[in-house]
Amino acid sequence: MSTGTTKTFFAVKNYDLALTLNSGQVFRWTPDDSGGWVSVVGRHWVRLQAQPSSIAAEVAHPVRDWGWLAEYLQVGVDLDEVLSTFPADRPMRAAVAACYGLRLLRQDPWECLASFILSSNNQITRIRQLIGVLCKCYGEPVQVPDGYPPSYAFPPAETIASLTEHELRRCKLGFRAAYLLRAARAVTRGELDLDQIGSCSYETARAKLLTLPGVGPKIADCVLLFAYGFQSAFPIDVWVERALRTFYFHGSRPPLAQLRTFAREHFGPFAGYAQQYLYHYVRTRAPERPRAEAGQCEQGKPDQTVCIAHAPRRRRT
DNA sequence: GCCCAGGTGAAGC
DNA sequence: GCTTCACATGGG
Repeated sequence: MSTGTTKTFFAVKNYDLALTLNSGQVFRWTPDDSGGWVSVVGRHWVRLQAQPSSIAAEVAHPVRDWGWLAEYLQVGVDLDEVLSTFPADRPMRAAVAACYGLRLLRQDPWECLASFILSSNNQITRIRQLIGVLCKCYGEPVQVPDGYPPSYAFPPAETIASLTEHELRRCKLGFRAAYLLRAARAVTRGELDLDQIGSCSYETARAKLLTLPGVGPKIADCVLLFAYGFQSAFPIDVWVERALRTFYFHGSRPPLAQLRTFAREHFGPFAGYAQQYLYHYVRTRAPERPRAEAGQCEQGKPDQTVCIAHAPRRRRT
């Protein structure tokens, strides 16, 4: 079926679209050959393109109310206000300088939960692949403009819940297949109400997510941050753990509980945002970076450098 | 071939 | 409470 597009513009400043869509918080955006980004948001095929002071957005059908996309992109957030709450220590300043314009999106809870269940012990490239296969196999096709390949919505919990573990394993989900299936069934049966979680306190919401098999502290915090906007959620994955150890604990290995306490106290009301800056900074922008002294990140002293990205793993005994 | 990945749950201390 | 291990799979 041949179809054109409907277009709008969101006025933004300090919004680095490519950085945001590539920062490991979302897994379904792909660049097209004319400088844009294409994905499916909800049941909408969407193409975005960064402009000097706006984001151009196209969908494949007439749209009157663009609120859903403004909400997804969080175009109303004043980034400088967020950044002004970050601690002014050396690693955070470096992360902000390197990743300025990085934003947090507001994703659909089920898609976000399912995606991060699949992220467990997996690489971003593969997470993208798994989700792509899952959507192609079990997602509803959505309307796409001429010249673009077929696109699919993310399969709803009901659809996943109706499958077997064997079918999911055929999508190469591995051990995550059982987790995804049980999460989908819990949501479908109403054992976990994803809509209700948004109106809970952070602690209550987190506790509810943690009842799902395959959802631990890290994945719960990702969902709380990326889908519900709990700004104090601070997901600690291997990269963030490495960053915290190196920058704030002299390379020592404190227990995770201690890292969480430190993060909650150190990074302020937008700790989750700060986490995303640290994460993306250590993964992509800082093969070598200054070593920060815990609690004293004054400028002026010559730095030792330490390579986080290639830091040797602690030897097993 | 090897190490690793936006982890988690279970078992062992 | 903390540490170690298995879990599937393929990218680099």
